[in-house]
Amino acid sequence: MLKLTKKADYGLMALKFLAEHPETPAFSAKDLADAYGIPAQLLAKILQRLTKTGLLRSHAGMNGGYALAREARTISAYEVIHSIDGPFFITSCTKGAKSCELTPNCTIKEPLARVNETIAGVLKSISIQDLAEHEPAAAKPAEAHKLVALTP
Amino acid sequence: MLKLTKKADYGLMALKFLAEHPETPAFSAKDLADAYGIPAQLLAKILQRLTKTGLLRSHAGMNGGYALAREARTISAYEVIHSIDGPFFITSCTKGAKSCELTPNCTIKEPLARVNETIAGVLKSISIQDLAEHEPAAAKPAEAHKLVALTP
DNA sequence: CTAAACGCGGACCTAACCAGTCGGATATTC
DNA sequence: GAATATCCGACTGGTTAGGTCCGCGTTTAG
Ligand code: SF4
Ligand code: SF4
Repeated sequence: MLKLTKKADYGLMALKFLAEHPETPAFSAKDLADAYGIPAQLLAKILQRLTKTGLLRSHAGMNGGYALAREARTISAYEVIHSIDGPFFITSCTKGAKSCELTPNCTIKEPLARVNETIAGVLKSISIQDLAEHEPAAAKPAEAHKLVALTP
Repeated sequence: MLKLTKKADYGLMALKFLAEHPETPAFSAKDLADAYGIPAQLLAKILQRLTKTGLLRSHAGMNGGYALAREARTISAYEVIHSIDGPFFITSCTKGAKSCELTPNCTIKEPLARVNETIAGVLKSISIQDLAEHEPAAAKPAEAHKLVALTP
């Protein structure tokens, strides 16, 4: 539950790798896959999705491959996840096609939607560049309460 | 992906309901299930889990049922989710039993662990009481960047 | 005392979903 | 035109989430 799909995971890895090598014009799907041991064909499809949503630029033919379409700093983790796995919803009531049938009576829906927004905000605040640079450091979850405006 | 399980969802609903009726000594699983249209037996098992982890107190026999073991204010959404679905991990590398085999090479693991911590923090900052009171209001995702200490 | 109402907990089944694969088509370079 | 590439839909196998069943222990009303 609440797990990121591996596809999104792989996508982030690939984008990070590209961000770390800005001078190289392009990497093929196989290059990227081999760099981490990811199944090549799977990664290929992920990169295609990212291309279609405008995060990557692709070039077929020899010496072709993928490159970032925008600055690493301007690509957020949220965009990557959204591109690969579709819209981001923490609950099953997506309000679109097949939401859970107790949506009308549900009293918990709105608060959770708020939480959903919050998490999305966190994801949006993280750029590929952030992933590429800096080594680990202690997180600061102490300020977490500032984020949630449940009692405005 | 990144979806809350319905079990956790149901658990939160039930706890919220209990928080809204502090005067009533106990509600049976069936009462709670009927109140929302949740499958009774399923809810029952969820409540049992919550009891085992100390969030609820149960009482068998006629007029038995469940009641909050602690103040609604002191029960966080994180505890509920953790009780029902087990430890909270956004990635597949749980570092416990069967993590994904590219954990050693993975360069994205630590940053994501940080994100995981952040989200957990958000969840911890939300209490059952928060869910029970207050009607919807606009979230404030503008301050989201304050939370993520990727560049300390 | 006994039966109804309740919690407890494992086994089980099913549909959905995710990870990964295959096959073929198209585009680009050499 | 051969070698590399991206592109794209269809397919399969494994895992998990959601839900059910059934039998057991406990409490209390009558
Ligand atoms: S409606 Fe309520 S129960 Fe159904 S998914 Fe949304 S939050 Fe969960
Ligand atoms: S190790 Fe890297 S790839 Fe494997 S799950 Fe953790 S983050 Fe995702």
